[in-house]
Amino acid sequence: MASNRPHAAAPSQEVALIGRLTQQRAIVLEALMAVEGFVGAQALHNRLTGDGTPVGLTTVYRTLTAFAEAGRADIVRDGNGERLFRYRPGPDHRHYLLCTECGLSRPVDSDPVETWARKIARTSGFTNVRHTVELSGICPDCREGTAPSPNGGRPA
Amino acid sequence: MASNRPHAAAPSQEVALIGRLTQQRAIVLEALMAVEGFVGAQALHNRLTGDGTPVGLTTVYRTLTAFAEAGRADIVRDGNGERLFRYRPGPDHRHYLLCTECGLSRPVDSDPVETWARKIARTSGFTNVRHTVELSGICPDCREGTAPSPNGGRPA
DNA sequence: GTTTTTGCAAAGCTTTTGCAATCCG
DNA sequence: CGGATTGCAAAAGCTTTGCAAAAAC
Repeated sequence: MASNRPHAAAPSQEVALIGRLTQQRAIVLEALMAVEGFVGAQALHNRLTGDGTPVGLTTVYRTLTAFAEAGRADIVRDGNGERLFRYRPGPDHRHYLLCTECGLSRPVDSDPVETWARKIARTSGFTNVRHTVELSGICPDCREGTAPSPNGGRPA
Repeated sequence: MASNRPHAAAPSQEVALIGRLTQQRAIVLEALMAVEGFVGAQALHNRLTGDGTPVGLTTVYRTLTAFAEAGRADIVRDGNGERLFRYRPGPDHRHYLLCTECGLSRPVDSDPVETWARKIARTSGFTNVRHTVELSGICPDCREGTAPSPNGGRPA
């Protein structure tokens, strides 16, 4: 539904950022870029295996971690302790509103948070201040028909 | 060093919220309340064992989870996939600035974020919108003498 | 006395590491 | 060629579950 982004051409340059240009890394990064929003390493691995381009799970983990460390991907933790990765197009980052039912993610305007975080960083005396902001909820689609309430209906 | 809060009296009422009033649950909740900020289940278990009030790790997990489900505790994930729990005194919550070196946590003014999150919740079409905001950095103490830069010195 | 709760041991999960074979440059 | 990279298998870490003994009501 919401994931028909024309995935960019083979990201050779991006791959080069983390070491040698290998087929596997290109595959992993391409798959990452093709996904809108966040994906788990295992989900990505499954997708690749299904696509007929099997890449070792270890390699997927290593590649994604390397990209994150190179500043080309963001990481969040989902509710089960799984790490989700998202390709980061530019130097600045966005924040997303994640649907806890279907995993749909939608970017939100996060300027106020950025400003707030910068102010905290300035006035706190702390250095290297980083922030993680995660919004989650149930998207309109899931609310209506698709999923009754696998959550148990707990209020906020 | 920074955790000398006069821990509240035995929280019988709170315990009752999640089932039978048992010694172990009282111990766990009391320990949770005595901590300022977030604690991991294992850390709490260690502390209790050291205090001479050994409680099974399983029980700590179950009790904390139950409290969280009863809405009396908040949960965040730290960078290693560990779940950290914090007793929630009231219906509203605070956000903290965590030192990545020593674990010190300091509450920060989070009104702007709350306002922002509420606005997103209103305008997004999502329901049950929750937010997680985590600020981390290196506190002044750690910056000066204790730890040179175990982080590797990566900028924000 | 009955039902919940406890706690040990074992399993479950995601993620990381060791190491020989392989591929890139 | 030489060194980085791959991938399988095994390990690591945190959390959950099964089940008999113990405690609460």
